[in-house]
Amino acid sequence: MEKKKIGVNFTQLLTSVPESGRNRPGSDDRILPLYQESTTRQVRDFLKDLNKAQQEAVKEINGPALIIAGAGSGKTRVLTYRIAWLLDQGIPASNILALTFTNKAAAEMKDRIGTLIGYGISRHLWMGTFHAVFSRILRIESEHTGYSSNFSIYDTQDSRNVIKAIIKELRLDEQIYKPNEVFGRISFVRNNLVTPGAYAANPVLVAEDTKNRKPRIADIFRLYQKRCHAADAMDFDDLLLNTNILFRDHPGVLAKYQDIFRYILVDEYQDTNYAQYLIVSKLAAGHKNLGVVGDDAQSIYSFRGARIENILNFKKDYPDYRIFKLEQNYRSTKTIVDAANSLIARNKGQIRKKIWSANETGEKIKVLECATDHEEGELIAKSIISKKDSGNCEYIDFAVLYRTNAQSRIFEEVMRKRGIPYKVYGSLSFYQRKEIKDLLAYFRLTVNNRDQEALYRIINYPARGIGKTTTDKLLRYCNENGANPWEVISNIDKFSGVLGINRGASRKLTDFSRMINSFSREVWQQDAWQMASRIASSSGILKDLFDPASAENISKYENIQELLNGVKDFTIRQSEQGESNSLAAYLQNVSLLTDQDTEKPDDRNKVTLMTIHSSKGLEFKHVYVGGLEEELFPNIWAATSDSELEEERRLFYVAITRAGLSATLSYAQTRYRWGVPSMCKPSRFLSEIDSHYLEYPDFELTGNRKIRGSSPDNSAARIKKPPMHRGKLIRLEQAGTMPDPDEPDHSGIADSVSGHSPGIPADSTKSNGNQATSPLSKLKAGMIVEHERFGRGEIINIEGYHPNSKATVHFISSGQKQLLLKFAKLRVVQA
DNA sequence: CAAAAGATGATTTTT
DNA sequence: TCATCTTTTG
Repeated sequence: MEKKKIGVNFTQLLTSVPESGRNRPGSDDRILPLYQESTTRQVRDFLKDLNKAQQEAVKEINGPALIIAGAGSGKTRVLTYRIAWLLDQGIPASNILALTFTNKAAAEMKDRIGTLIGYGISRHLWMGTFHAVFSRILRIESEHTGYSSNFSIYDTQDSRNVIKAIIKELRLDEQIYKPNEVFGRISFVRNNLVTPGAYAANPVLVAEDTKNRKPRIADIFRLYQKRCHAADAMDFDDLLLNTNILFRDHPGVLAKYQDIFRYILVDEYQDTNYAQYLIVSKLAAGHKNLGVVGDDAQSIYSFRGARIENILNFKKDYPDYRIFKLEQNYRSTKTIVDAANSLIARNKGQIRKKIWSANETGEKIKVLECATDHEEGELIAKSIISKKDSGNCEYIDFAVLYRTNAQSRIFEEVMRKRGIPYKVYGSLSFYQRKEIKDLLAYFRLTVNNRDQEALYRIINYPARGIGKTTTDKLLRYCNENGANPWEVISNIDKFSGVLGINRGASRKLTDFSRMINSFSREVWQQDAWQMASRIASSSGILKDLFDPASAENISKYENIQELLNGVKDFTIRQSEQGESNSLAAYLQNVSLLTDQDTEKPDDRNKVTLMTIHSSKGLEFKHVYVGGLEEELFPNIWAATSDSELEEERRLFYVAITRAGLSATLSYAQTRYRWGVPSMCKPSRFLSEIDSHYLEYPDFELTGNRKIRGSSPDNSAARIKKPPMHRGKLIRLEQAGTMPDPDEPDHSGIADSVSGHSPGIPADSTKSNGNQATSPLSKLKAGMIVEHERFGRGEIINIEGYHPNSKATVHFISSGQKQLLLKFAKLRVVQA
């Protein structure tokens, strides 16, 4: 560490660059010789800081190696030093492949290695997530893949939209073919390397679908794949599937990468799915220097295809393997480690290991028994405050973990009330926000005109009068005739006849295509930042968010700004490193990013609220685990099989082992689930921990104990509320009491919704519209008008023909709006 | 077109 | 409860 600082200062003195030398590889390169010399010493020195098992795991670089890294055993350190060691042995960085599961893990490791060995070198490592590394390879090898090198990456939402559209087109019942479910199934089989053809030919899969009365999933799958391909787009699963296909069908390409990757490291090996497993196997067949790191006790992602067997069967795959067990836990007290051991011992089929701690014994694990979910929050908040007041820790040392995201709400409430700063993880990701996705869709369409989802998303945003009818006609035609929508839009004059769209719509489509095409023409001449800022303004997105300055829009505007700042950073960084700074390069980078990768500085020193799943790999001095109740944790869905129950148990194991000094568990006797209070039993997991390590503190609760049901406002309102029109029972009841002759099919509903409808003439709404018609034709741009809800405003523009003429009005209070005149009751205030 | 009302469905999550 | 999607309404 010291050495590094000296290096940085040295650089600064030499070049008088004001910024820190970190992340500036340019300056690193200049002092490279000095760096390398000090590096060698550093790595050797640091080996002293590793225990024996860690040292061996770092130094044994040849042949297959299985590194079992127990919780808190210094896994990242070992991985980092193993790579540093490899480099120290003279292995070129470009011959090392290191695969992780999250960008965050990759970035962290890159940073640590960069610090150790110099960014100028670490930059050449093939290090990143499976998806990032192999999408790069798929782009390089595009001539063999059937996709271009600028293929789009569909995120989950895009995929689901495609599936949904297909289900609609096939006129299938969305109640039976739930898009989410269908996508889940398609995703699952692809992670097991099943292509559409293989799917239809597989009697087991087909029989399953028939049994589930969804026989057409095979068709949906085939169409989905076809459509993605037509859009030159891959989704996350495709990245892995197509890599496998590439390696299967092109032995030469495989051989090339086998040769390049002389050393392969895989982090979190217990979380690899079959597709990932096979890629690794194929590549490692070359030099056979494969080091995998993981912990079978922390495998918690089987629900998304992870195969714990991959790590359990490593010895079968590589009989000449060596195993290294990192069993000393540096993180937690003896009590926590032992308690966790006593719990996980109940799982079968583990790799034998004995995690131990040399730390102090520490306090027992507390179990809070709470009357309600609300009280649980209160008690935890109080405990946090008292622990913090007793000194020695900050808010950042605390984490509240839970099984489901829904549990976060109460914790948030309580923290807010007590003024405890907190940060919730796992809420809507930055990149999922509408405004961000919109702008990114412009980028995507600019780079890849065939990207249908991007097109669909922005064809009428900001509103440019290309309505649903036009879009539907366009897409139906394209899907039925296998045409490329972009070709059609760009040459709309040729197609408007067959599409059956009018001249106005054609003109608008042409304008739109001209705009995007003008972006596309320059996308390889200009850098990402120039393109992005131009697109943001010419597309009208910035204007759309700027004008009515509502709180919502302001925040959206800021988000766009933040994204643009990100583009700028990217452009500068890439230029410095002499790599492509095009918008396409930016997209390739950003499509695989998530929220977790962009931590804001003001998130520091806050209590962490997150699901146990997302806490993996992290550590906190004080950990609270809420909701230890049957049906919640273990979750009711997981109770059906032993293997699922074991995974829940591993999840609990992960939760406990996040804690350094103290762990507190809690459960409530009553919990609101989906708005309904329900009785809860304490989780079986509580009794699975050796009771020797547990403590049930006696709280003075009488004063606080507020049973939710007894609070007047809540329960009263709940009881008085009429039953919802949900389910058959209610329908039948109402139909019985009040049959409606007009609508025999679902008369009860119709009646209860519009109770007094019989008294009002059927054409009442129409006549209302007609009344507004008379002054309507007199409305002109420039007039000051008044609207029922929006108040006064000025007419900016009127377009379209009666009765569908549309006005753009700038209201004083709420900004610019577009209104359909036949509905908007505008009163002329001033001509 | 855009806001309000109604209906509906609902683990865990990364890429 | 709550977010999201669809339908209704002006």
